[in-house]
Amino acid sequence: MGTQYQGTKAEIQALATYIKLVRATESVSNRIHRHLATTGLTASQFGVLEALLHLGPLMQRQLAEKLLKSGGNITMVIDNLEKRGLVKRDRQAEDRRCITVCLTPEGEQLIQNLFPTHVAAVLAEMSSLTESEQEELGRLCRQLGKRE
Amino acid sequence: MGTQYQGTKAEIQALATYIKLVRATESVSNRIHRHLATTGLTASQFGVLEALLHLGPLMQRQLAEKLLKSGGNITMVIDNLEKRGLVKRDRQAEDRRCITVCLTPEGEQLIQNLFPTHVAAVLAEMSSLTESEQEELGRLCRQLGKRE
DNA sequence: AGATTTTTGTTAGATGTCAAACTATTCAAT
DNA sequence: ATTGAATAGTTTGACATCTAACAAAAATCT
Repeated sequence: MGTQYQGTKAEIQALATYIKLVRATESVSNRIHRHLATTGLTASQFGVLEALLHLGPLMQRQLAEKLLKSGGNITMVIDNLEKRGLVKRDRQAEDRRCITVCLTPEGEQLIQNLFPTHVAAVLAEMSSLTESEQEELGRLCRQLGKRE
Repeated sequence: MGTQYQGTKAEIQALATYIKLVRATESVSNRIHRHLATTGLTASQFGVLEALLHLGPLMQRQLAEKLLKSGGNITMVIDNLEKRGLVKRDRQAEDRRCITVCLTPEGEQLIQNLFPTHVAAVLAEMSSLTESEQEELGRLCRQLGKRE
């Protein structure tokens, strides 16, 4: 059994490109995050810590936007980071709806130590491409992501 | 607060390209799968049905490989598809460890109806790029995914 | 044949993820 | 000022996802 899809040339091209894009991104991301396993951090938790390190304290809403995740999801990720003592929640006095999330000293220590390894992993992965190929890839991705 | 990362040019380039790749892939995938919401199917369930449609009945292990997911995960996705009566499990007589998953008539009907919409969505997304840009993107992705 | 290893699938426990319903608080408009 | 709309977080329920531990069956080895 198994039906082969009969489509136009443009459809077949689009499908093939899309599959390659998704596969490559998954493979690369998985390899880049592999080193996190030893730290007990998940990719999402790492993402939050990294954002806080480079952008400073943020509200949960802002974190959700940066990381393209839902608000409910961020609540849980922050919960788990807070349990481990890596971040702290601070309800704001000016607007009591808002909660600012910031790194604890332990959290900052951890992400500071981890980040260079992350950069090295990203560099290693992207080294499959030359500098100008990376630029071209970036350009194509920007083009793709545009609309909405 | 907020520390800016001081890295070499190559590191900064690699990080920027990686971010763009991940963001673009997420955006495009989310938009492509948006139409599934009306059907109550998840992206994973759609992936299984599509694989079964185009490749015919498969063992769970093969599905896990095709979709790059863990065996435990496939068990649950198939469970949920089976509850809805879209697929059927068949224990094999020759090798009683193996279970072959195949589409039920309802499942085949559904995926047959859905697939053209999916193709149209993929085509629409990829139309941000010209044909030769898509080829180039595919080439760069293949290059990236290589190692392991 | 009998013991060991490998393969296939399931289960358990933890985290992630979303959408939708809900609470609390602030803002806006009449 | 009271009401109504918008915003920030939380909770809930369902599904996804992984790893690790498990069970059953088959393959391999001695």
